[in-house]
Amino acid sequence: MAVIEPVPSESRQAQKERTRQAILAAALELSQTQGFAQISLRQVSRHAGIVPTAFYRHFESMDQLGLALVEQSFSALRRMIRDAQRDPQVFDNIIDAAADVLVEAVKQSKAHFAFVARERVGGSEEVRRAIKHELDLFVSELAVVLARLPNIENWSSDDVQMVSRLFVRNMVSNAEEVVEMPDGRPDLEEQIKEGARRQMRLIVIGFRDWES
Amino acid sequence: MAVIEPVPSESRQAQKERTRQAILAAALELSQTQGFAQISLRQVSRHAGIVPTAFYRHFESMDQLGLALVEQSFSALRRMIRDAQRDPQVFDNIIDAAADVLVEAVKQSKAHFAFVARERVGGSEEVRRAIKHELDLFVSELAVVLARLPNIENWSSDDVQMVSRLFVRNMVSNAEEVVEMPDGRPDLEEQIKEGARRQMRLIVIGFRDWES
DNA sequence: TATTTGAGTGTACGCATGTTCACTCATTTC
DNA sequence: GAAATGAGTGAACATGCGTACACTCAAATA
Repeated sequence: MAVIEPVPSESRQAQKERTRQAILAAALELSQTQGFAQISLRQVSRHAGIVPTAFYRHFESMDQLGLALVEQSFSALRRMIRDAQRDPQVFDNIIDAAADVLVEAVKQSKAHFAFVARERVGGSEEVRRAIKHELDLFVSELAVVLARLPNIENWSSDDVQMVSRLFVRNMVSNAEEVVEMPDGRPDLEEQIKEGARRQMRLIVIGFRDWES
Repeated sequence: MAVIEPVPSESRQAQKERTRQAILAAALELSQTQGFAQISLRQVSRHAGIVPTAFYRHFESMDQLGLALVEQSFSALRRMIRDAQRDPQVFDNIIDAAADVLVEAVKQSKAHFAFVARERVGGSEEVRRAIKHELDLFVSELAVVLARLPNIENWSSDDVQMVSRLFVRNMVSNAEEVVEMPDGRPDLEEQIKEGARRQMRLIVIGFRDWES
């Protein structure tokens, strides 16, 4: 229950943004235990340290809050893929790099990934559609990155798109696993990473042999 | 809103079972639009044509109802795999057979698959655990079937288990797709089937090359 | 046939919810 | 410095919820 104390030196706009972030954080935290669809506007407000009516100054409804969380989550995902592209390791070993980046990113933004993994299938119609859209977008973005890689650069764009889809599907599955991972078991992390690596190798090998 | 009229000739036990099934059916139907976790005991009762307090004659709580639905769903899945084993086509072409069976089964018990797909990640702690357990069981059962197949019979049991896990993961993903499939688009069905086939081939080819 | 059983009823309760409205009072604008 | 703005307040409301309790009345049992 983070109460937002007014900081005198802060501008009105900045204060508003702080409250907005407090609401988003409260909703994200509460949705970890019960799922976003079953938490109430009043619960979120209470947790954010505001009165229910003040909620409306920031979001029209819980559904709008959900959409904002989707946006926030995917911007974290995009940051991850942008960072990964800078890493020179990517060029000679996409698979190991991807597994590392995935597990690291999920660990860092665990709550956001958990939110997406859950609401992707369990959320309201609107939130579900938004997540599907973002994931489709992400598949295309990843395909662009993959197409630039050696070994892959001469594949047909249809095949690259399909590999990308399989990679993302795999990412979602593995994110689910990391999210469900109990806290005191870092050994499982390596196991999941190894599993992710094997699966990606499977996809790449299978596709290469497909072509020939 | 199916009202259950008492049928004179029916035994008391049979009547009770009818009501129980009506409750299960009502919950299943309602959970399609909103997700099981966010429907209420009163909604289910209303839909089943009974008064809320009568609900307790059949289930202790909504959570118990959820577990009963999990059980019902997986018995449908088991029927599917049993039928598939009888089909002689399985021996010379597992992949095409599996794709056919999957799409057919999901279409037949669409509501049950949708329930499992959603509640697997979106449901209450208890329901989620039950589904995970059933899915793990199913992976082992499928592994037994796969191990008997030609080409596979000399693989290590670890590898068979892993292939089985990937097949089931794939099954869940494709079930999600069939479930989300709009009603008036039978062309998408063939597309999903073709995708499932390619993915399974990928897994098998990848694994075979892995071994050598 | 008389008694017991138990599936389904109807009322009543306390509680949490989403949304409304008139309000305060610090910050921004003029 | 006076007026306007708008983020946050607090009381009030109608509604739907889970559950308790005393009940009916046909089927099962004796």
